[in-house]
Amino acid sequence: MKTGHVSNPVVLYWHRTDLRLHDSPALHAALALKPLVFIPVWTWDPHYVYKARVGPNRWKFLLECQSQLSDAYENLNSKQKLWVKDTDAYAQDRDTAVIAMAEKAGVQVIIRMGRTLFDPDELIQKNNGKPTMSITQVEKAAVKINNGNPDKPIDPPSSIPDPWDEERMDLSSLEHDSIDNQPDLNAEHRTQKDEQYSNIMGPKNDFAVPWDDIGIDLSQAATPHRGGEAEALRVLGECIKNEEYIAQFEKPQTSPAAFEPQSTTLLSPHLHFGSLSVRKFWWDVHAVMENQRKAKKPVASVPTNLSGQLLFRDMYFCAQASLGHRFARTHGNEIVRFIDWHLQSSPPDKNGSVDGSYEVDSQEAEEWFQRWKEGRTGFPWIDALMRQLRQEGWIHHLGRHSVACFLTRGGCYVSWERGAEVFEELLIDHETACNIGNWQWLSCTAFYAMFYRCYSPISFGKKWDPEGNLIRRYCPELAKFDKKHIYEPWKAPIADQKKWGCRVTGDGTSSSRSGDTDNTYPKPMFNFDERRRICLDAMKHAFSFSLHGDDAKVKDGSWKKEFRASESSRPTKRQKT
DNA sequence: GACGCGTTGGTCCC
DNA sequence: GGGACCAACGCGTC
Repeated sequence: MKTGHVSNPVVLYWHRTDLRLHDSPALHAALALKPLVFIPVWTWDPHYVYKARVGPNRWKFLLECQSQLSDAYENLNSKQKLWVKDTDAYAQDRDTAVIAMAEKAGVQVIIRMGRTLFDPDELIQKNNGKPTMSITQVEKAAVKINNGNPDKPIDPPSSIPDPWDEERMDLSSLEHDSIDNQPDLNAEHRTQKDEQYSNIMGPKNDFAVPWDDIGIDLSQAATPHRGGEAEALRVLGECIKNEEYIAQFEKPQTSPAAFEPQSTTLLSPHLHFGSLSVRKFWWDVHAVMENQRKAKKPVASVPTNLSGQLLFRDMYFCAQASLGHRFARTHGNEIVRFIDWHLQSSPPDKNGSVDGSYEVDSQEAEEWFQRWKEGRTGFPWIDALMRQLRQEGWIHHLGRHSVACFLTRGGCYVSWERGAEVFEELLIDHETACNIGNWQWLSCTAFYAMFYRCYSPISFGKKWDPEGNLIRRYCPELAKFDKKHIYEPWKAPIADQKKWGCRVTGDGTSSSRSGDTDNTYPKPMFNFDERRRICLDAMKHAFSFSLHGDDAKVKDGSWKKEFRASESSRPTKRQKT
């Protein structure tokens, strides 16, 4: 197409982490340039397109648009480009490449940060160039930025020019070819289903959200959670109305077993997809806390309160921004403690690339991992949570703690890297920084070290849900078990198992059932008390080496010899039960 | 170097 | 339901 008559076209590259009209610094800056042509382009990432196609109904705002960037610069003749900054490791690579491409084409790149409370790179700088490893460090660094206050959210624009508005633009004089000509940025991804963004879809819907191509049929949705800016603002508004809930919110006091309604705000997916601004969330909460404080009512403090939860998110983003790709793996990662987990990721090759494979050093651990992943460990609390995760894409934070501890240091002794991969695929609120960071936390490889605090798959659930309602919901085969046996169904007498219509047998695979009509629930895959002792002992042993992911002994594999030599000399605590 | 504390443990006992 | 104890890491502060 030719753009000879267009004096100031602006291309706004808008990706999934900034998909809102309110508090969108990049959109705001784009409009301030007063473009004659305003071209929002949904960028796409193979990573997220992959997620969109494999999950149990992915989130509404997974957008895909083919943006052939170098061609676009040449053809659109744009001299100004806006970019929404993203510090995820793969996004750092992408942004570096795109910015270089733009500069080569003589295009001015304007970058705005909109994803976190504070710019992760600025947090690193204020934290003496280091990744933030504790909430105290985040708070101190934030005070140096703006006395601890993030930027105020920006109001949504009152109007947005239509992209390629033919009437307003008089495109007849533009002598442009049809926008369908090459490079066609959106050809395969056009639909009119998204009403929320109808004002920026363009008169011919050339810039619409590509629902059909994403492969999402909302009528078939397994998850009860819904996306979109309107929904995000509605939910936030509802939460904010309950001032006591907001002001007294303490994460450790919210139940991981609650569903319909859940005990937390459910706003995390909106933060991930950019349909809610984290700064609006923070300032709205802040206002409520101030009100309550003035009214002399109790107000929870950082880090357990809501603001604290958002600060943890910034902590992980900062740590990730600092380490790049190293953050998400053990090898070469200086912040993670090295532990001799089963099923560790294969080390990078000579070029530093990883192929995503892992070493199956133990068939037993591999089977435990598969059973955990599929929700058939034989521990109903764990299985209910894993099935809720698979069906709905969301579980409560403490539920995540429970299943993560069970897979790693408190049960299977499987590498946190395996668990993080499963969460990445299944969570609708997955953010690499938070997911990886929390797995490191729970497995006691970074951020946290008190490995002797171990979650029991029986006691912890019982504390929150003595009736076992979460289990009855997500493991319906156990629905008729009495509360005495619901967390340990294998202890129920056979007569009762028959009476309650479910036998505890096999490993949860269909082949393990004796007949098609049998209703069964698997036997526990190991003795938990025994495994807890073995894991605790192994953690103590691993900690005694003080190895980290970037240690030479980790790189060359010589840790194995040392661990084994020391292993043979230490007393075993294995105990028969 | 000592000491207290750390977003969210479990168990036992009162 | 509340407190002591379990077994005991790393960080921040004094």
